Amino acid sequence: MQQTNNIILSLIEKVYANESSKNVSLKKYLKGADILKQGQITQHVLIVKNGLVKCFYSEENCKEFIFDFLGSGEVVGEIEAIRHIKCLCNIQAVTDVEAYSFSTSCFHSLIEQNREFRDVILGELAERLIKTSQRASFQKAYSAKYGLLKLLDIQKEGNLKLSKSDMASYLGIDIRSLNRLLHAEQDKNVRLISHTI
Amino acid sequence: MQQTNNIILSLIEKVYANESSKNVSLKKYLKGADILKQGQITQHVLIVKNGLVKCFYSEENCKEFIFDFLGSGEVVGEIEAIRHIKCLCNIQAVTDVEAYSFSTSCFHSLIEQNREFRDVILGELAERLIKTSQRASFQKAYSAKYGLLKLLDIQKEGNLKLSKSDMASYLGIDIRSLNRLLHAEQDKNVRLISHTI
DNA sequence: AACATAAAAGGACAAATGTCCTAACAACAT
DNA sequence: ATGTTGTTAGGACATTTGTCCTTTTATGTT
Repeated sequence: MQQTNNIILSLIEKVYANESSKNVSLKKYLKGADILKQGQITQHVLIVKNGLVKCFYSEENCKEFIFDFLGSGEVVGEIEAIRHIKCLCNIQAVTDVEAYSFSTSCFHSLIEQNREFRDVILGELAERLIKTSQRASFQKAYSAKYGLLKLLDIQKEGNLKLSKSDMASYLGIDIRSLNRLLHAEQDKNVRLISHTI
Repeated sequence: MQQTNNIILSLIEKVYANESSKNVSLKKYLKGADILKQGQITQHVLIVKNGLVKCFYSEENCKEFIFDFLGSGEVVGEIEAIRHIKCLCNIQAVTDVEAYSFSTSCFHSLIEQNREFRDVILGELAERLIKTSQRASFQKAYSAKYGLLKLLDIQKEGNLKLSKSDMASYLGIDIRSLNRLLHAEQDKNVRLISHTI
């Protein structure tokens, strides 16, 4: 889930300071705000300064699938910029969020002229591809129970609290199933505890 | 599934011709051959000249998940080169395959020096991320039936025949489930036909 | 031809997951 | 305080998917 990418953040902050916010601006979003909407044309690339955003598809059958949570130092809208396409998915602020914003043309010239920036973006794309494909594989190879355990770990570790609805969308299951699994886990813990007494 | 990326292919063929195979070599693999094995250290990046390869994870519970089929003009091992990591997954030849092979250091200097190559790789990564995340979402939002219909279309379109086992691994379901779904589809067609008589 | 081996098909049952509903509860505006 | 809305919880049932097994059908080999 959200890993802090300090390199890209300090890079963009350097640009922000140098160019005295001509090309780069700092935007703020309140918790729950829509940052990008699926299908919308966008002209900007964002780099999260702080806070957490969720990236999710809205499928035609009205189900949502969260395929990533992005945090400090992570990039949003770069795929759309690279491929010159409309927004693939929705981006929504899970907490209050600050993000550096710059135009796609600015993004392209950074890629062109700033070797470090380019390498970071390449690495970022590769990393995300790894995460995404590994998760897809895991979710298909194991029952939702194991996905839930992983998710609970991530939440504990990152000290982040997700709504039940978000958890279900991340796991790709129904809320009802999530509740059942949580219940089963709880039961198991109770049994463990009473066993140790 | 496999889309032909002519740009990168002609690019690498130019390099192959120019450098008289000093840095780039053309390798051949027979159908079924292991091209890369998960966890193995690799020093090469490959670009498929012709044929089809499958990329799949072997999970610890012995299940396999095919997350992509790559064809002519598509790149293999670039993520490992970018992130300097061991092979993420297995790559296996589905048909007989010819592929251009070059060292990771050669890959990096191409990225560095050849703008066109770099842009193509960036585009390739972005495109694959789109495919992967969209498929993950689709597979969770819809029952396997719809995934199967999509897969059948892809197969017809690409005129490619997959084994049942590969189809199941691609859909992330058991062979037994695949057979059931195929059966149901067949029944539906029979009903449709007898209805039109 | 005879055999070995792998791939495909499907029965029977168990487990996991989804759908539809209703109820309880908290948060919040009027 | 009251109504409204959104979130959480869970019962009951249907559907989907997995697991285990056996049988059949191809495929290749000696």
